[in-house]
Amino acid sequence: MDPGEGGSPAAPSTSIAAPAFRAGPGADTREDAGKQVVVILVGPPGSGKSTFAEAVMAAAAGRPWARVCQDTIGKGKAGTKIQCLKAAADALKEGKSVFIDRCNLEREQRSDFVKLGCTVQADVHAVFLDLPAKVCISRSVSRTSHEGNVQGGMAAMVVNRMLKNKQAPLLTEGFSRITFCTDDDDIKKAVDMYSALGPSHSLASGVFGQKSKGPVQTGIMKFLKKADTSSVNKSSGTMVTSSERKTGQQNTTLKQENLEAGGACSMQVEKKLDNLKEKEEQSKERVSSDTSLCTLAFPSISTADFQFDLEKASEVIVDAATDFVQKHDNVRLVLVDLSQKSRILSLVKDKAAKKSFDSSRFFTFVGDITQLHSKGGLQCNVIANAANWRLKPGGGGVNAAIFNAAGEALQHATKECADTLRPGNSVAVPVPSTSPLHQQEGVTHVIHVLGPNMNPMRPDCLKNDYTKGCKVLHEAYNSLFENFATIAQSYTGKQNDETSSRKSASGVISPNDSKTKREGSDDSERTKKYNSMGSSDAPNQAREEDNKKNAAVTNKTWGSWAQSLYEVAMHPEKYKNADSILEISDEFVVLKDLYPKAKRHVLVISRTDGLDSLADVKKAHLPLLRSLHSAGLKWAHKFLEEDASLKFRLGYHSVPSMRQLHLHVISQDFNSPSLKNKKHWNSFTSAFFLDSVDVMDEVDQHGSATINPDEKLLAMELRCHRCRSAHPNIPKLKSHIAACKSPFPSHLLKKDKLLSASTMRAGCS
DNA sequence: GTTCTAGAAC
DNA sequence: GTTCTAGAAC
Repeated sequence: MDPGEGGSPAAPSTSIAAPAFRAGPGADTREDAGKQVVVILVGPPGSGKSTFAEAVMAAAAGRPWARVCQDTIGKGKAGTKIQCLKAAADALKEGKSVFIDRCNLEREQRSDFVKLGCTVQADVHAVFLDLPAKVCISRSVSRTSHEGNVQGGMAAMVVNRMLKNKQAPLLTEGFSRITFCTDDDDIKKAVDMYSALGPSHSLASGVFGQKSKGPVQTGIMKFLKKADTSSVNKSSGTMVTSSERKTGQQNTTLKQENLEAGGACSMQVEKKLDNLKEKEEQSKERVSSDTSLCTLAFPSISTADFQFDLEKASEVIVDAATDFVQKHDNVRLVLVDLSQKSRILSLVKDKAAKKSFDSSRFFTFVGDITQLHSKGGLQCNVIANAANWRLKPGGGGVNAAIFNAAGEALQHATKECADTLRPGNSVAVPVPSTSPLHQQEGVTHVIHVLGPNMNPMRPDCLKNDYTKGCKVLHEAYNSLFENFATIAQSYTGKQNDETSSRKSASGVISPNDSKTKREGSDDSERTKKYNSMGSSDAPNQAREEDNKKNAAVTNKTWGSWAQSLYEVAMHPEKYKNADSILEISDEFVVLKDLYPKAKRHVLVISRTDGLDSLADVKKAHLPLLRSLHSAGLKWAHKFLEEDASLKFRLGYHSVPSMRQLHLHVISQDFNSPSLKNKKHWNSFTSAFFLDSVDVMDEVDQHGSATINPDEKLLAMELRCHRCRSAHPNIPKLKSHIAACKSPFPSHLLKKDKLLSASTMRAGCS
C-alpha cells in the first residue's frame, strides 16, 4: 500500500525527510510543496515583535518575507488595521510570507488576520511573545524612538491595559502552529527557526514552548515510537473511525515493511511515516472537527478510589447519560478511561448497546482525559473531574491529572467557585485562558463532581449501602450533566458571537454564577438529605490530617534572628518601657513593627507558648484569634482617628519569618523606607497575606486555616495593590502607589477586610 | 558609570 | 526579619 495515496502531496523523492537544521523543540521542518506562511506576532509593546520580524528577515534562508507593521504602515507613521490587512493580502498575492507586526493580544483583533491564510492556502502561525509584563514595560519605558510612540511614562500604562485583556492564541482560532516565547532564549530559538525556514520547508503543527507543560511532541520521533509499539489505537482512543482503522492497518503494514527491509531503506520509511503521520492527523481532524456538538468528557465517578461496584455504576451511567442526550440537542457525552481493558468502559458499552439512542452522542473513549484533543483528536469543550470533597489537587487518579494539566490557574478558579463539595453534587469552573488545558486542549470548563464513597478509608463511606449509593451516584451524574447543559447552552448561543465566547473563556462569566447555583435550594436540599443519611466523621479525620500536616510545616527550626517576637511575647515586662510596646494583655502584646512597611504597621502578638504560626492554629484557638482581631481593630481605629486618609488590613503571613503567631495591622499606603524588596511587597499584597476575617471563618468552619505556602507568591511580578498594574522594580512601583487613586479590588471590600474611616463610622452607628 | 536585585550570612 | 555585596540590568 502506498502511504502517499489519498491526496497528501507527494514529497520529492530525492529529498530527505529529516531537516538539515533543528532549532529547539518543535522545529520539525519538512520539505514539501512550500506553503506561504502568515506569522501573527502576538505581544504587547516592548515584547520585541519588530525585532523578531526584522531578525528573521535579515537572516532568512531564501523565503521571501514581508513585515506588516501597523506602527509604520501610514507612510512611516501609524496606520489602520484595514491598511495592514490590505498590505498583508498584497504581499501574500506576490508569493511572500508575512509577519503581522501589531499587538493582536485579543482574539477578535487577530481573527481577520487569521482569515488571510485561507485566501492563498497559507499556513497561519502565531508567535506569542509572552514576556513578563515588567520586562515589556521596562523596555518600552526606556526606548526613545519607538515607531508607534509607545515609550516613556505612557508605555507602562499602555502595556498594563493591554495585558489585562490578553488572550493566548489557541489552535481553535485557526492557527496551525503556535510558538510560545517566555524569555529571550525562546525568542532566539524561534527567530533561528523561522530564519532557517526555506521556501520549500514547512513547520510542524501544534503548540510549542509552553513552559508549564512540555511541548506537544508532534515530531517524527514520537510517531516512530508509536509505530514501534504498535500502540496507535491505545494512545489515540478506541472510538475507531473508519479512517483511523485504516491508519492503524497502514501502520502495521509499514512496520512489516520496515522489518523486511532490515532498516536499509530507513529514509524512505521515515518519509512514509511522515506522510502517515499527516494522514493520522487528518483523521484526528475529522473526529474533532464536529464542533457543532458541545462535548463533555467524563471519567467514571466513584469507581476508582471510592470503590463503587462497577456493574451498578455502569447502569447508573447508561441511564443518566442516555436520558440526558435524548432530552438535549447539540451535546455529546463521552465516557473516558485510560486503559483499553477498562471494565467500566466495556460494561457501559454493552449496556448502552441494548438501548436505543443516537450512539454518536454518547460513546466511550480510551485516552487521557487531559489530552483528548492533542493525543486523541477528540475536541471536548468541557471535562468532568472526579474531585475530592475539598476540591484540592493531588490524591492521584483523574483529580491529580486534571489539576496537574490545568496548572495553578485551575486551583485559583476553583477556589473562586466553591470551597467544598458534598457527595452527589458538582460545580462548574471556567478554565482560565492562561491554563494549558484551555490553550492546548481547548477545554473551557472543568466540572468537579463528587460521587458516593464505598471506601472505608475515605470520607463519607456509605458502608456498602448501595440503595443510597446508587441514588447519590445518580444525583452526581445528573448534577454534572445539568451543569454541562448550562455551559453547552451558552456555548451554542455564543458560537457566532466571538466577543461573548471570549468572555466565557476568560472566566468573566462570573464564577459566582455557579456558586449561586451550587448554593441554590436544590443543592442544599440534597445536602440536607445526605447529611441525614448518617455520614461518617471521616471529613473530620481528613481535617485532622490536615492539621498534622500544617504542624509538620511549622516544625521548622527558627534562626536566632527569628526569636525576638517570641521573647517579647514570653517576657513583655522586660520590654515594657520600650516605645515600641503599645499594649500588654494576658493574651497578646501589641508592638510597633521595628521595620514598618507602611505609615502605620503594628503586630498583635499572641502570648500562647507553642503557637508559632498560623499553621499551628486549631479550632480551640478561635477565641484567641478573635481577641487578636479585636485588638487589631482597636488600634486601626485609633490610627484612623489620627489620620482619616489611611486604610488598614488585618492579616497573617502564610509562612511568617518570625516565630510566634502575630497579626499584622498595616496601613495600605505602603509608604515606608523599610519596604525595600519584592518579598516585602508581595507578602502584604498577594494571597500570601491572609485576611484575619477569612482566617477566623476557616478555622471556625474547618478547624484550620488554608495556607498556601507557595514561595512563588513572594516572587511574583510587582503589581499595584489597587489597580493591579505591573511595574519593573520597587522604586517605580513605589512612585506609582504614591499616586494611584484607583479603588481597591472588590474582594477587599467584602467582609470589612479593608478598614477606613468610613467603615469605622458605619461600624459604630 | 549608577541602580537594582537576589542570595548568603547573621 | 535585616545587612551586605556581587553582579545583572540599565
